[in-house]
Amino acid sequence: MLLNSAFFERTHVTQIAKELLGCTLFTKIDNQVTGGIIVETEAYSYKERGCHAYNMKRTARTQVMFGKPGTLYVYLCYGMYSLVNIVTNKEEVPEAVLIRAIEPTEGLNIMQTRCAKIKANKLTAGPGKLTRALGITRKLNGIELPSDLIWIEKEEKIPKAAVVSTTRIGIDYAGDDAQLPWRFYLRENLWVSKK
DNA sequence: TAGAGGATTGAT
DNA sequence: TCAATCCTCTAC
Repeated sequence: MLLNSAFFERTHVTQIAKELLGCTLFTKIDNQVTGGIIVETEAYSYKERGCHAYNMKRTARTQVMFGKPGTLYVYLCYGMYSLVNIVTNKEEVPEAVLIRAIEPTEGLNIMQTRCAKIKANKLTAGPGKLTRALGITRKLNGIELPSDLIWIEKEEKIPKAAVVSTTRIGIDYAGDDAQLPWRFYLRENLWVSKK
């Protein structure tokens, strides 16, 4: 089943982040299809300081987070890495799920070409790496799922026991909100990024 | 308009 | 442990 705006329009961003685990993310960039199973996500909400749109902060960058559910929010981090989020909740409610890692299943050779320097067994284990492997750039910022360029297929439900919740990574500046257990990953999966 | 800093990563 | 690297936001 193809995930559409109805899936992302629900109000609990953490629930959506958990349900995305086990789904398969595909891209078709330069007419080349690549994809993999989502194994790690993080949830972000305007209610907490880890979020770019904290306290409904609307800027040129965060504008897309106020858009329709299922919209892609791609931004540049540390001047080098594109990170990909999917906007959730209703329009005008800025919440999103960050995709942090996938387990490659489709177009492995294409991904390796895109990331010549990275070891094959760590190709997509990290938010900056998976976007490079899948060919995701800020050109995709603002497009809606599903699209011809990027889409997500829902697979069988992951058992609760296989999902681990921990604190999110790299948001020490968020104070108490950094302690929220809003990072989710599949237990014992080799492709989960390291802290 | 200048300056500081960041949802990362790979090399040292 | 640190540099790469540049966009975004804030303060002036």
